Amino acid sequence: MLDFAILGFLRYQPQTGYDLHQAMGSSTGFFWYAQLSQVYTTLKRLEGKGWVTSHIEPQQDRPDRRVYTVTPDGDAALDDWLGTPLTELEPRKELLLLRLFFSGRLDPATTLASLQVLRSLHARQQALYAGPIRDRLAVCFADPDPVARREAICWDATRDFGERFERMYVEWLDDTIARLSHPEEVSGPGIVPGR
Amino acid sequence: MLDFAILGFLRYQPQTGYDLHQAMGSSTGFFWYAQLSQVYTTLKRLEGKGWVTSHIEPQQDRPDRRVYTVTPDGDAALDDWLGTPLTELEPRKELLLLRLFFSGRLDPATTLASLQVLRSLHARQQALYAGPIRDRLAVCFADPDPVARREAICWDATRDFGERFERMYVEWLDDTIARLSHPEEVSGPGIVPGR
DNA sequence: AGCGCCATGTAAACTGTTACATGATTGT
DNA sequence: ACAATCATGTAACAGTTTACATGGCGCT
Repeated sequence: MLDFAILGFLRYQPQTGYDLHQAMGSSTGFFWYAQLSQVYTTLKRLEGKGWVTSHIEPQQDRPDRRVYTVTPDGDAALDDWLGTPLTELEPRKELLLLRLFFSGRLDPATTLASLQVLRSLHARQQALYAGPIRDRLAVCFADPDPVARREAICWDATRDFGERFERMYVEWLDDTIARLSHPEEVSGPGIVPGR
Repeated sequence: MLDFAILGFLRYQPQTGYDLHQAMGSSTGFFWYAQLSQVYTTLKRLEGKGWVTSHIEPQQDRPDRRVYTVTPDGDAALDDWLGTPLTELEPRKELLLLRLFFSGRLDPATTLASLQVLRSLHARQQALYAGPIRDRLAVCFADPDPVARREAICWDATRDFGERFERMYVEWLDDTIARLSHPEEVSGPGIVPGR
């Protein structure tokens, strides 16, 4: 999948592995991150497949840059991938849920402390999505070109997902912390009125 | 991480690889799934580490069962893992967001069709969490033992997360579909009143 | 003097998926 | 007759992380 992330970024403009890693770090990195080393090995693999080509740009006082460009084949491959709809839910991996699932026999104070830490992390992330990241994207909507506008909608939709996800996460943490703090109270799902 | 999922399940009772895979399929599978083949190879690795032991239970008319049991070392390793708090947000991989991010130049009808399909998938999943899965867990709250009750809270918290996540997902899809359906309207994040 | 940025990669280890291989029993 | 369930695993591959290795420039 990193293949397509890289193709997508290279379609905006030819770039080096380093550039790509930087670009990801401030955009798709929130939902698709890769180590720098993986970017380099993936670029080499993509070049082998004929989806990208590279050339060296010499520099003084800095290491030379190897700049990658998408080939027509790579372009077609990306369009093909984007055009194929997802027809199944992809499996998720949520480390915290795995821990929590097996934490019932632990001292509740241990679990609660862990959840409190996470709460602050997610709250901070939510604020990032709702504040600076949102502001940075807002300017993209100024472009009158309809394609640029649609692009802005897509970008902001991914940000919006992040914001909602983190808000949901914090609310869930608050409620879970409350449930674990008062285990003597009836807090099962079967007793909630209206069901 | 699968290591700890397996240890967790084996702590409830000694089981075979096949049993573990079944157990995961109806509980942790929603946030930590593994192929059957991976369960077998992981069990072998855990036995090498000395965290589990196995013995054969002969059966007539069925293949013999290799039943695994947690060793004291494995028990300690699981407690250790559960006791170490998470101090960073783990990176997420959200395939749909990656596609959507690069879908701005596509025909909007293609993107919309893809999102519509996903909407029905997530709505169905949400109904599962809110209905049958919730009901199945509700009985666990009947146990008067405080430890069993805390365990039930932890299990149900993971289900609750699933329910909220899917609800959030569907709401986000609805709003994103609406934004992409009317691209001529001003739908940027910078124009919403109150900000 | 030391840290961070720019810029390249390789190698080893680990994790996870897909395909292959076997075979009896039970239900439609 | 065919598919699903029970039950075991191996082998090849793909994807990802972590550690290693290099080196000049600019800032504090």
